[in-house]
Amino acid sequence: MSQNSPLETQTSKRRKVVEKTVVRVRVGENAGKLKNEGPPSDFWSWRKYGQKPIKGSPYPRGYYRCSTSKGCSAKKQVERCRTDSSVLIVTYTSNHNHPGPDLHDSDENQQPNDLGTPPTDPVDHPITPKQEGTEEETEERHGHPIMLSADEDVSEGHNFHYLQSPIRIPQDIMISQDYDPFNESSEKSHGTLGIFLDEEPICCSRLMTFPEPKSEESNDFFDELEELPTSSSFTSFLRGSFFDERIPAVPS
DNA sequence: CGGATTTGACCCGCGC
DNA sequence: GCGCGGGTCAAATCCG
Repeated sequence: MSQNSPLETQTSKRRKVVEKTVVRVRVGENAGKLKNEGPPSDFWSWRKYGQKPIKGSPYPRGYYRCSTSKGCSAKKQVERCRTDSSVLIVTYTSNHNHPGPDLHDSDENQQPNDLGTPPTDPVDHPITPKQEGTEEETEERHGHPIMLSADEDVSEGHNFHYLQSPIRIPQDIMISQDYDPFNESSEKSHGTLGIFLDEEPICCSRLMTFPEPKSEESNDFFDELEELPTSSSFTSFLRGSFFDERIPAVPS
């Protein structure tokens, strides 16, 4: 593979339109000093594959890839807010094509579907992955056993967001609604973080569901969340002990 | 020994 | 067409 292989497809369009979800997590300073960024680990396993200093930001951005599944193309970028070192900005890209980190398999089987899981997901219909301009389906479309209908900005060519639900209780994560990313430089701020400006503090009225906890224990609170309508997911997360907000940022 | 993390270089896209 | 910046890959190193 040089630069022509289908494998490169995603690489070629890496800068194209890809579903992105921005999560702002406010963590105590400790999180940034004691444990670096302490990636708001949802319960997926992320492997860091790169880090780059970002222009205009005193903090570097870390690039993580989902290591839970070998064929998972889910990625996330973790950076610290330039104006608020206590705010962590996590950008999720792509989606997981596998169930959560099998807290314990043996129940279902949905392991990395790269083995033999029939791609014919039982629930492949709510929304059809219409990657119009996003043929990033090098992975041969996500063989998601269960998918979450995050948002349907189909006009952009979004698919579903197979995002995850942060299970672990954060230390100080909370919604920063009054947080203003920009206020010092009037530069082309949107150049890198335009996504922020685009979204309001708390407006995730539509999006996120949960990766169908096929487990039987961890879904204690999941269970209820999952029952809630997406519109109230926010509410549920507030009371469910959620903590981060996901904003489907549409690449303009 | 294996897996994860770190660091540097390279490549690609976008803006000027 | 050139330059800047962002993103990814690959090799080396460290930790468990």
